[in-house]
Amino acid sequence: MGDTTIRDGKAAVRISDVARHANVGAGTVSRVINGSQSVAPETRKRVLAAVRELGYVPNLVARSLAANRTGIIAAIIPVIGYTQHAQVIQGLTEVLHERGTNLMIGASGHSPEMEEKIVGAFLARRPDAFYLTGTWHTDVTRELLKASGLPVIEGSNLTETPIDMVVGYSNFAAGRELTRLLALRGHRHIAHVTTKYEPNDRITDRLNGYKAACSEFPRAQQPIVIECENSFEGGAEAIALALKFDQRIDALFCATDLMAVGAILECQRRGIEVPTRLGIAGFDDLPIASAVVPSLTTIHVDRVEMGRKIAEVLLRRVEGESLLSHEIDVGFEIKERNSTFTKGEKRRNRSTG
Amino acid sequence: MGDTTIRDGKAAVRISDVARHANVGAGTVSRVINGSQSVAPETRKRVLAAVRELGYVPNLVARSLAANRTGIIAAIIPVIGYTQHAQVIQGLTEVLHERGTNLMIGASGHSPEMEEKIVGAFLARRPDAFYLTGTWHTDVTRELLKASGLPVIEGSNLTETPIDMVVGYSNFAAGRELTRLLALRGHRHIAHVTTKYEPNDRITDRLNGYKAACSEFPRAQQPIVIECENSFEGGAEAIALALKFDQRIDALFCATDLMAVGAILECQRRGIEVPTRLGIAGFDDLPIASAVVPSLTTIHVDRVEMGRKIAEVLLRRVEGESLLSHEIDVGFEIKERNSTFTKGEKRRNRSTG
DNA sequence: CTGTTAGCGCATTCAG
DNA sequence: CTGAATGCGCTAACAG
Repeated sequence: MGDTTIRDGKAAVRISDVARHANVGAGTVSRVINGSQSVAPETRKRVLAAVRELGYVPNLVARSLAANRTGIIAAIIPVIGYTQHAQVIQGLTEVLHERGTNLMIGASGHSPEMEEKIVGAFLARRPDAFYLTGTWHTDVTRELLKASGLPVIEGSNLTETPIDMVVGYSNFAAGRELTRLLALRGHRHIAHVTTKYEPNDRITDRLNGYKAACSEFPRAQQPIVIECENSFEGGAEAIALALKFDQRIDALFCATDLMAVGAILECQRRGIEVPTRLGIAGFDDLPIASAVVPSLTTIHVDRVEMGRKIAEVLLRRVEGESLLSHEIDVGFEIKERNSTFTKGEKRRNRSTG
Repeated sequence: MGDTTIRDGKAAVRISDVARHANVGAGTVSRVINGSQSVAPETRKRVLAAVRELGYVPNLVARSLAANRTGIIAAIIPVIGYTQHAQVIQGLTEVLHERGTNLMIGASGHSPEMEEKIVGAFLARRPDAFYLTGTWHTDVTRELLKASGLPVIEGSNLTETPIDMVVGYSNFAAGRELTRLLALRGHRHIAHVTTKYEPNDRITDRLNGYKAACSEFPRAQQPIVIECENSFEGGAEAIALALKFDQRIDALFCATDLMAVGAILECQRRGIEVPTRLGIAGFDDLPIASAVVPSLTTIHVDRVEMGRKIAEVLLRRVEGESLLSHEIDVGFEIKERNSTFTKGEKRRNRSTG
């Protein structure tokens, strides 16, 4: 039989079936499917009817091959289970789906080498564009992507030297501003809690922002950097390390909300008053940040919106529009809440060790 | 020129280029690429060398069309930003990537109608298998999927009537067991906090499990059901509603950790002692569940592992293995922690009013 | 073991 | 405006 089969025996109706049924050529069917204008209203109606009657669904694999364009966008994030990155993907899918484009996703596990492998594997599937998290990639990754000529967006940070485009915000500026704010509100010995187990540009830039702020204080503070695991447990550990290191520390700026919330909860267990004895700030504005007691001062970025914007730009590029700018800064916002001294509040004498 | 182009001018090397370079036929190159055994070691070496020299990367779109198999698996979850579902996807991608298969993902936003649309769109891309969240789908979705003949796994719950297969655990049993445990430990007036804004089978089964347990108590308790938004804020609201409804309520079984943690934090704000005045239990075992003070009694399921298992089964089915069972129960585990009365603890008189 | 041939289902010429 | 022809890059079947 001439019947094509899907997998194991289900007959799939092809464009030629529709054409025969509507008494037109395959090309004509293709034209109405793809909304080409040059087709008589009468013919269009006949074709559409045939499509409906036969339940025709275009085979996008075949279309992809013929049109040299898949309608698939590839995205690589560190871990799918992390809220921040998942939110970007959520925004991406929302607009992609509206536009008939689909998303292929991979998780690099914070490893540039793994990312490189995934990029290679994805390229073989000929996506129309790429989204990568962050700005740190292997040379091979950069080469592969540049050679492909595809639109590429690196997200969640900014950089002077993007592969193609970058859409994000300055983690450096955010780290610096938040540190400045803590100082302005009266915190005097501010330590930074970072993580080395998931090395990436965002974390590093936040650290550098903190250091930059330290160096500009009237009586320049020596940066105090504590390294922990990026988790609630890590944040709890940071409390122990900080107090052991220097009793004068009166604020912790944690590079992630995960650690910051862990720190707040540890203070609760230990009976350490936040923010009076110890101020705590985070980064990401996870849902738990505003729910925890006391609520957490942190950096907010609308990541779903960022994902939507990334999709918009990527789609426009795929449509052939030339890029206007290599960088889109979506900005960040400091959410000043109760875990740090806030406006009008005075710094009380803390009880000495 | 005969050169094929990727997008805009980048020459892509094809299988025929490799064939010519290695002095063999295209078919032979295809055989070595796909690991067919019937090829002389010497020829294989020549082909591999040519592949390397030319930097050949197979075009998987073309392969998909010719082989009638894409190496793509489609997954649909309610919201990508929710940790529980994202974890399943994480497990899925991990094993898929090892096996050269990729993942296409969509978010239904808890809407069966949206899910139906996505299923339709995905089918046009000819994935080799489907993963769906939960067991509630529109009739059209079920029809489409059955007609496709593709392996389909519904996850995160169990059902008697799967489209094809189901891999998950019994939300009903988990809800019932947890309620039983609360009663066993001395909680007497247990209310259930559910959510109606994201109607789904998992939430409903948890509620039914709760009701089932209530009806078996010595002096059968009338179920008390509180409806809130599925969020930290919703959990906080549940506290207010519960206390207003009946002061005798001494335990809240929340259908999600999100609400349970929100409830615990609200108790902290109101100075309500947990678990002595009010026991609180959740469901999902989010990372925050073990970090919050007091730590949350909840239901744990290893979702990353579940995702891996789903991938394994799906791949095996795609390889042609026939399915042995329509159901895989991955089980659940009660994590009894400090937010409820625990073993050996006695119920104290609670302060009235 | 290996070269050749014939599609996979569609978009896109190119004539008419 | 429309039908027929051509090929996207690859796999699979079939001879050799």
